[in-house]
Amino acid sequence: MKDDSKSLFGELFETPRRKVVPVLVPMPAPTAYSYAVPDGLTVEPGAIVQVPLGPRQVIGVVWDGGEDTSVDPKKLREITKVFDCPPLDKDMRTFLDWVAAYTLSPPGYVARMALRAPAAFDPEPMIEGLRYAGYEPERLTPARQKVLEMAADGLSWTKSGLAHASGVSTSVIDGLVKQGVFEQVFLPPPPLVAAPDPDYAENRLAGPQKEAAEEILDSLRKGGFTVSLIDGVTGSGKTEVYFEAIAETLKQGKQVLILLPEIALTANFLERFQDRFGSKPGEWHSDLATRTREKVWRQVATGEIRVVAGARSALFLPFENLGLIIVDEEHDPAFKQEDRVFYNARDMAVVRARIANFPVVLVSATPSVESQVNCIAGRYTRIHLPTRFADAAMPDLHLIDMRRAPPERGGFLSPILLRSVGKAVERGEQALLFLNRRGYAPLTLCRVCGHRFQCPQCSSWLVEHRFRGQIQCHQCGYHEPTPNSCPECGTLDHLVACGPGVERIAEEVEKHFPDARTLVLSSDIGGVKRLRLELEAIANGEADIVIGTQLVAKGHNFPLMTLVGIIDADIGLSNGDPRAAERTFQLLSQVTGRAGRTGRKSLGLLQTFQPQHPVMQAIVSGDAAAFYEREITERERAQLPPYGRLVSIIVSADTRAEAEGHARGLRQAAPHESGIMILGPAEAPLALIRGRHRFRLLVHGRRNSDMQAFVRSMLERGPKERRSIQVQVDVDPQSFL
DNA sequence: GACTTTCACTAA
DNA sequence: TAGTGAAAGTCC
Repeated sequence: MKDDSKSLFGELFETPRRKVVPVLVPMPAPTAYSYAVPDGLTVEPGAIVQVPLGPRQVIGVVWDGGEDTSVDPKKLREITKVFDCPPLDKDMRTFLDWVAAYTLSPPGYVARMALRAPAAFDPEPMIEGLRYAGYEPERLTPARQKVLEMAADGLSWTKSGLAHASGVSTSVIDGLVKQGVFEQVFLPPPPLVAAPDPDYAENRLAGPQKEAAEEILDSLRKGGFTVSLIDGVTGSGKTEVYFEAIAETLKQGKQVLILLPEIALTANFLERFQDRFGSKPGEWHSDLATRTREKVWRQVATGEIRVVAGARSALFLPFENLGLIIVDEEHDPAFKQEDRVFYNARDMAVVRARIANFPVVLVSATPSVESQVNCIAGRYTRIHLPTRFADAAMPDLHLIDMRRAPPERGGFLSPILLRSVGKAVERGEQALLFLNRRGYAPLTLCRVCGHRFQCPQCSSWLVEHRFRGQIQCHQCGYHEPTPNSCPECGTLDHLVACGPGVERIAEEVEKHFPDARTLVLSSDIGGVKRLRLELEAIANGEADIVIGTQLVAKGHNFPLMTLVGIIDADIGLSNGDPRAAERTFQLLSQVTGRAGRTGRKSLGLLQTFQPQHPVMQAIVSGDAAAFYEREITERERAQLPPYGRLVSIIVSADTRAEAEGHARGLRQAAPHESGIMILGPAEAPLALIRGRHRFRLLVHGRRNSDMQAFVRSMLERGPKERRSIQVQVDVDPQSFL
């Protein structure tokens, strides 16, 4: 509107009103920052831009909302660049805002998780190509003849591709280009993966698998948001069932995301996918090469990649048209990020689906208690697969009461277990011994003065690793060469290893079975490549006795394995974690499920000091339902909030006294809350240990709002206190359903 | 006194 | 988060 009374002076000197937009920048500010839009540029919400921030240029996203008038116009700086890249759509922006609010994280951090591909925002450069221009060369040599025949169809070729296909060297082609026989064209970069074909392989589902698939397909065809939990023992055909859901979604022209806990170990999964769909899905995980990561990001955004299999961070990819998320192994703690933005990808997947209105499928042989509760409450639909596919029998499970059948002095293997291992080896079958403890011994002490080796950084025990000749801290990664004298009293050669680790079990096994081929599988020995080779070797029968930690629990098939021995089934039952029983139940179920896929008779033996413990009873009886029911009531009795409404906040502190101070503050700020636990160094997430916070406070609350109020009030205090607080909002399905 | 490490603060 | 400057700690 024109103001006629405005003076000439005013017209000349009043700064013209610039357009101002909010931009989320990658730093912990509570709101978006305002930036001026340079003349001639247009930006819309979701656009990815480069902006000046202090002394540097950063990448940000134009956000929703009007101009923030509280910012001094003199402070405004201009957007430097708008990237030629699909903007984040409205659903994605709503999702990122939701995650930021729910996890009490700065929105800029959350947005940054969606922009983890530095150079992906400019289009991929075109590839130089050649096309037959229709002219004859001056001299037609045999080599030139071959090239012309190959290119006669008028399609575009890359120089090296054409040379290779015609069996000539590239210089022949250079000659032809010089004469103008070929013209230069620019080709779009090739897709990373071929499009999956939903009809590539016919599904051969039958019985309960077929019914389960039909149920999910029904909800897919109806459209809209639903959460299904596919729950069935190892080998019951869960993957085949959700592959049908993927096929249906692809037929609808939408993209699919498959979240997996640890993508690095899933070559096996990618192959199965390829067998069903004719091509591999796009992969997304932290150790992708930068270049590949950028390509995947961009091709997901443009819709070229139809299916992504990825780790938790894949949830923040900017899909063009996402229509289904599968969360495989939904109970797995690897879905939880405990660093910067604390989130559980399984729950945030449900939120993303809710916002964009499409289905989610959670999958697990041993579902989390939260998901069980959500099924009982009717929020999730349970799809149960009761039997093993193709008649593979479950192993026969027994407990070994270690008080009645103790190992010989200095050993850890019960005579009962040793006998069974011997028999399996004699029959030419494989045995798996599982102990969830890396290294040789979890504790080293001096026999003379009683000194215990402790980590100087975080005060947990240092674990001896004999293969490497080191003692290591499993919390923060500190390590030093194994000493041979006590640092306290100086006595030489009187250090003694206490308790077993897999390396020590291997020693014991080799003593009893010197002729058997023994192999130790542990995450600290060799990289992913070596592990893959070893798993293959085991599958080919190149080992008789395998001794392994956690990682043997993850979906690898050992077809020759007919005996599984659990060395210390009680590990983890008493570590202060409110989920200890649940975790142990899940881990032991997964490990014992490794045996018995051959159709042969197989056996599982669990060494325990607590044979009456509900976890042990549930494992041997196979009655998972009873275990969950009991676990839910147990937690309620322990004054933990009803599950499915767990909220936890971590306040970390350097000393126990400091932690107790925070606990007092919390009780005042949120009197409705129930359980507050102070956990020692071993229970704190790695990220906190790295920041040298040695204790953490785990709060289980009933009301998200109270917890949020408390955390906000703490964050408003000084920087020192702010740094001692990390917030982890765990599970609260009521907020997103 | 030169150099390194730690800490608090700021960015539109 | 990443860059900065001031303050505190370390070394010869």
